[in-house]
Amino acid sequence: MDNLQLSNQVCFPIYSASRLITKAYKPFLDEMGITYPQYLVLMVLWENDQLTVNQITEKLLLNTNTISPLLKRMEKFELIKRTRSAEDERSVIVQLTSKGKRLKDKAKPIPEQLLKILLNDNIELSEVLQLKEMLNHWIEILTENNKNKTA
Amino acid sequence: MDNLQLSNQVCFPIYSASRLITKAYKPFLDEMGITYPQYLVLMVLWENDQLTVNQITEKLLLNTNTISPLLKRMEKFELIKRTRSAEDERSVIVQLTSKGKRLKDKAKPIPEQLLKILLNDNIELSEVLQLKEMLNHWIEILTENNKNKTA
DNA sequence: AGCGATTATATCGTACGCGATACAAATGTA
DNA sequence: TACATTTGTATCGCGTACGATATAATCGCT
Repeated sequence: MDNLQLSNQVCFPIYSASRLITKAYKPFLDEMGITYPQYLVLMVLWENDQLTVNQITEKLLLNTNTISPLLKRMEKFELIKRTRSAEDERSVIVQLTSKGKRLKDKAKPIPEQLLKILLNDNIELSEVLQLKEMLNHWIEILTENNKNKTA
Repeated sequence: MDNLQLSNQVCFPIYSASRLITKAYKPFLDEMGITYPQYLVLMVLWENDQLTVNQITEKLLLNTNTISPLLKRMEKFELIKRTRSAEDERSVIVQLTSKGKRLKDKAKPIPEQLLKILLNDNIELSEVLQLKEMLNHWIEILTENNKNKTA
């Protein structure tokens, strides 16, 4: 078997699926005026009243050089506000504005609608959950692999 | 269950895994002086002597507005050459240069090394293959879903 | 043959991702 | 208490992604 044949790659399907999923989200997120990465930030803030920039990067597995400008855009759209922490002047605390909080209601039906796209076409819910478990295992390994490199 | 909790999302693991995999490739691709998307283009050209821009977009599920500038960069690095088709002046034929062809040898060990990162940490090969099948199914559905939107 | 519709590619603008770097605040240590 | 080190964010530069738009070549139909 030719390892360098595209059809034999596992990574390419992940790469493609990721882009296609973001695209599937788009019509829903467009209505809210946000992008997929911004949606992720909102999700972690709907779960947590306030987070530092660092805490957000840890939850989303992104770096500050991605998150910082992203948060600035979100602040401009008045979805969040950023404040320097009083205890540690280095930290920036991120909180939702009322506009950001209100978006949660609008976002509620999204996960179900995305699932419907997949489930309607004979994909079993169990399969979806299995996929999630497998990928989470991969992420763990790849995150570890990444740490080893920088250490 | 709260559908808007990050941990309950399936799409987030795909998004994260995709980025982490690209990062895992980086040290290998850096040695060749290319990026992951450029590596994908090389792969389809190692399989096919010549392809039009359109044929590449179909194989990689990317649009011309991504591929066009990408190919231009690859041409500047002398990995490929682009020629207008004689039969159809609209089409651009993409072919590997000798430098592009030579890179195939250097790339040969990459898939195995990537797999090793995953398999070393008690992921079964069967699991990898299963994941691939599942994602290909998803990609089919999501591609279809996308077509319906533009139609 | 003439001409509107389609097709193949390219360009523009915006938003990520990320390696490298910068910088101020906090921490550790002699 | 000085001062090197670490930590938390931000900035820069480059390379994707992608919606919208542009343009030339070809096709289809009369």
